[in-house]
Amino acid sequence: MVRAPAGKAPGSPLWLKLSSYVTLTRDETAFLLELERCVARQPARADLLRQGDRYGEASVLRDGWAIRHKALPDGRRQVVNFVLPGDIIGIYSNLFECADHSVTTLTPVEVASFPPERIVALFRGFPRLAAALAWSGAREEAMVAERLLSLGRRTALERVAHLIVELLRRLSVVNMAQDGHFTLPVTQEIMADALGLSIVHVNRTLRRLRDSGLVEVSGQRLTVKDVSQLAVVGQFDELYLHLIRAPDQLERAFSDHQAKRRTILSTDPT
Amino acid sequence: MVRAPAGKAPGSPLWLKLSSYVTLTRDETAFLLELERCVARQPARADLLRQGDRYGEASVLRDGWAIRHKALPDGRRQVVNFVLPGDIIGIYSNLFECADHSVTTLTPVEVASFPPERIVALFRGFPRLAAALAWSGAREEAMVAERLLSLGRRTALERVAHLIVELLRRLSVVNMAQDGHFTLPVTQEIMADALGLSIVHVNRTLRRLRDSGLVEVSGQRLTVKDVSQLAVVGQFDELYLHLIRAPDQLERAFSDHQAKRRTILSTDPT
DNA sequence: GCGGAACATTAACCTATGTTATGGCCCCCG
DNA sequence: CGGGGGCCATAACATAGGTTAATGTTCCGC
Repeated sequence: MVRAPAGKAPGSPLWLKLSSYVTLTRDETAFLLELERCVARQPARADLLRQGDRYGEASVLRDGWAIRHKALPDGRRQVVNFVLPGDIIGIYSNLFECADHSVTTLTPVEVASFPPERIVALFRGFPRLAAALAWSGAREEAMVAERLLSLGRRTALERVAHLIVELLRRLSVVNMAQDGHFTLPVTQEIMADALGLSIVHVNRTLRRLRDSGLVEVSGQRLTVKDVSQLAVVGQFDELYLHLIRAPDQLERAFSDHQAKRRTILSTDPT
Repeated sequence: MVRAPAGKAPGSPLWLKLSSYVTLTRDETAFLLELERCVARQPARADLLRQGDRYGEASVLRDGWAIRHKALPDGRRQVVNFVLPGDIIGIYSNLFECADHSVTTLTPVEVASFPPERIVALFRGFPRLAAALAWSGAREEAMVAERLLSLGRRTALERVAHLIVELLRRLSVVNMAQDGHFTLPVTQEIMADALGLSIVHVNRTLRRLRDSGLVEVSGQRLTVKDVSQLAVVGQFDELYLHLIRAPDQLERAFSDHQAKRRTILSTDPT
């Protein structure tokens, strides 16, 4: 897929992500760089956003891991998704009154924050970026929907296997995994909250996977020994990640538009 | 909230929904009406979209109920969300290769379909509409995330109660519920698939709710006798529906933009 | 008005997963 | 170098919810 230029100028994770949907122009690139100008660091276990708070700034995760999670009044908690570099936090902050979820770091992170008005500017001035953002939002929703399928209809073993394959895939795309192994800064407690299971049962289930030789774990290092087998166990169908697509589909949509517009309008039977 | 003009011209559910985010101009209204020009009917239990199929047209549900659902190869199924009038189906069809979910009608419906290029046109020519669409997409994702919390961390009783309150709220906004009662064209099987439970257990749970006098059911008519109590049982916190917001927040965002642009740019410390 | 399909209801029984409890390991801090 | 906190591991036991199966009910086509 996309190869990460070794940390150089436009190689921010957000830039990388969006440019896998459209080829970015110089102007668009400049706009994105400007967005990420104001960089800050946060330690692990810091809340970047707290459920119920008024929304403030929006930000881009540039480095590190975080989780998006929701809690019930009595403390039960559900991890909605893992936030990886290139993901945006609170993108619609100016449209929603309060945050309905929290975002908490799992590792030390680097975030770039910007005033939400920038998003409005983006919608006005950069329709292709806007569409790319909408695209990535839709993909994110697809991931949440897939997790919903897991919690609703997969067994514990299937869920764990599915999550591991999903993370492996997502991390591979951003060069954070090499041949089946990656760093997983996730305690079993957090995994439990992501999978709707108890800690103990996550532990049991992980053990089964280890015993059957499908994965190996040492500390935060996780190695998948047999991806295809693990994918079978987890009933993993990567449709939902929408990784397979004709390159530059959005690109083409935008240029086709000129050509097709006349046709469409002339079909009008008024 | 928004009162539905009695079926007259701009009163399409989509128009209504979007105009609760921004006050729509004449041009924008015209564009939306044109979108919904090509109307068709479908019976109950018809697939409007099938998981794995190549995406084709996009469409707007104008009347009736449908469900968005995903299935595992072995037939287990999860309902992701209920599709109500004003919701768009397959909005990003030109960006994704294949559908990762199905959409099936629960009642006879009226849908308007349009070529996906129209969405591109919309992003180019109507940034405010684009933002409104993004907004409603984000709200939809928020609903899926809340359902995820249900499946992961709420008990069966809580889930059922929560779902009923959610539907009541959503239907009230579009004038499809009056003082606590509404028509629910949903079998217990579908409810089970939405809540990650078995049919039998949905039945048991519904009975508990009836026995405790919180709801009444007769045929497809569902009456909530005590909303606030039911909301307590379901740990319902309507934050996620994002109904409470300053009116025309998006509106304001768009006009503020002009004013703030200068300030933001001048902050630039280059 | 009869037969059958689709759906709701209930009971009896079973199992996947949750709970509670205990011990071990590792690492950091004093 | 000793102690405590966070995390992992396992065992024993408890239960929410799943499964199977049998019976009703409603409605629709003929």
